[in-house]
Amino acid sequence: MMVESASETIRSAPSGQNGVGSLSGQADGGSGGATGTAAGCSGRDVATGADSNGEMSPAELLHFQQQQALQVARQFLLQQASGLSSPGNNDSKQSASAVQVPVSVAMMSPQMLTPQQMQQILSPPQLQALLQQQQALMLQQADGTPLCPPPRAPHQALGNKQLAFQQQLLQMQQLQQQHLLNLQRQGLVSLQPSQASGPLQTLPQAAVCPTDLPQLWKGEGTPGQPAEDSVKQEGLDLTGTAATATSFAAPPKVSPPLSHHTLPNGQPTVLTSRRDSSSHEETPGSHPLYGHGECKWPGCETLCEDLGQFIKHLNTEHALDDRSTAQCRVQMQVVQQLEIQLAKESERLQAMMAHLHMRPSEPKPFSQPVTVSAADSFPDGLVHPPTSAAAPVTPLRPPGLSSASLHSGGPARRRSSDKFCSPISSELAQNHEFYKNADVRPPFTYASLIRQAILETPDRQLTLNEIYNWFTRMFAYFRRNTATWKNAVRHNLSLHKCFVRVENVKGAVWTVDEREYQKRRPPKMTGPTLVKNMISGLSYGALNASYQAALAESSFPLLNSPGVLNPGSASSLLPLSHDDAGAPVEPLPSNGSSSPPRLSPPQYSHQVQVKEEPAEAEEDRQPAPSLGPPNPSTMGPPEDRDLEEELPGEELS
DNA sequence: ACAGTAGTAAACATGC
DNA sequence: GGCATGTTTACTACTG
Repeated sequence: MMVESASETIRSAPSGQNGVGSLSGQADGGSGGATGTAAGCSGRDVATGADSNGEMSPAELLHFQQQQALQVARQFLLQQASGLSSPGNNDSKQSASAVQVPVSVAMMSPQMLTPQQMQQILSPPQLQALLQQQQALMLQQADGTPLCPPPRAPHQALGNKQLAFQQQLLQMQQLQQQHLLNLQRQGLVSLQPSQASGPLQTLPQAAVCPTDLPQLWKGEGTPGQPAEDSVKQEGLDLTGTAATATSFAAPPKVSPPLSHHTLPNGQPTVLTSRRDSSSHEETPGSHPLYGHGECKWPGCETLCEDLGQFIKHLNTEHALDDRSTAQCRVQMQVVQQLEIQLAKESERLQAMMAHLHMRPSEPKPFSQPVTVSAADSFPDGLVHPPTSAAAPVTPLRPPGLSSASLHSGGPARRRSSDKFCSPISSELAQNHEFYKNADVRPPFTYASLIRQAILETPDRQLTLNEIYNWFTRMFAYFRRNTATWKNAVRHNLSLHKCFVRVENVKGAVWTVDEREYQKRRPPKMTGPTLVKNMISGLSYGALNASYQAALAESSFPLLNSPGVLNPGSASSLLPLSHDDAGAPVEPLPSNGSSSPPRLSPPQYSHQVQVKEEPAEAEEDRQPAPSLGPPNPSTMGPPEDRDLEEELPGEELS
């Protein structure tokens, strides 16, 4: 996964041109991550491969799995003991991460769990889950192995740092995803299955594929399987463990799922505001451990027609017995371990950022939602909802910043992830400070950036020079290599029909033809694909924030929020949003006529004349401002401009 | 393999 | 002539 990402990075290394070119090339870490998803998921086949052997009886199969899992566990522990955990990490600087594995081992062994005990206590799937996690940690660590440096000598050192930094972030991401998943499974985070399974499974997973975990537990179901006596040896001090393991998430509320399954709605209120309010419609008829008609107890997935049946099932199959408590304990250990790991990684990341001069000292450099800075850059002064609502778990990373965008070099083309990720406006709003100060290339296309720049102005028009200034003002990255990106800006302005040059009194200004801009978006991406891409494009930070917000808002506001459909509400929420980063977000099933008549903000702004191609303007740029003061009512059919943009009137008073 | 999109570089034109 | 601004072409890379 990470390795793939790295190779991707290397592969796409610059063909190089003048110093500038040196920056291009290390791009698209995001896509690499996506690639890694599949690879990451494939791991489970190792243990479940026996399933394919149809000649086994269930009993044999179970036994086989058990043996296999145990074997793997032993092997793994041996590896741990022999320091095999960091084969490629002779480097001393890896010591930090080398520590991690033992720590993770603590989850099993130091907690007095010998392999034998593990086997006794845990069902094979549980073992596998643990192993999987261990392997994930190992992989993460392995990912930290030095990668081939970027080919460019001048940036070599920095490139390495950036790579490492990116990896660090990805690690965090993975950890958090695992953590979230575990919490979810534990009932701490009571996501609706539809929300959890859908989006999560498409997340770029490096080490552990979340959707695999349930499957790992699955099959274990066999409630009749006796809990081993050894469990008792553990003392099963659930309360004690719970206190530590769940310290991060509303400890008192964890207990219901752990001890009392009888609560029809023992739903923890852990994850804050937006989620609770909107996504959790699982009113009376829901249970954290019940979803999609099946029991969500780890490894169970017994089908239950209704909640009543589920409760019954819960009480019978998952009563407070040794086995259940052991499972809980394991789960808690997993969570605890992840928390420890997360803390360490956070610390390390902070140190790295400090080293890279990314405003490390500030406690929450990038996580500040839409605050002052956002107001600066977004004259609309509106809150950009999705990502700002929830505080990210980790404050260290720009919430909406994908791994790809963390390359301080590399083409801005973020392609899929760019396009389906958070809207440029919201991401910009959220990460304004980050981009402003960190020499990180914004993960947006030039076109989307230019558009953003233009749309941010009250007049919806900018001179070329003003566009330049916006770039430099908003992005530290664009304070260098000016020749290159300015050329690119000019190139884009000329190239894209969506940018209309307008002769102003003072000279030429550029405006955005929103219609054209929307037009150029490929119409293909719809439905699940879009969702998938959007999700996969989300960094964890974005996920974390957007996840709690966007997801909680019943999946994707982009897709189903009436606010988007309704320009009024949309305007209040998504001032410039959905422009997406560069494009094809066709957030709505653009049925064309669904959207109310909209003005085309950019065009009517002023009594200016379009100098060029009058004939074509009639056709393509129908609302072109060229002919006198544009009349909003004559702007022609709204067509597919169903997205974003506040009501023009709001800004053009 | 292909088409579409995007980034980069560069040549060239125009106006100040 | 130098510079800023635009336009256009060519090439490369990435993605679906």
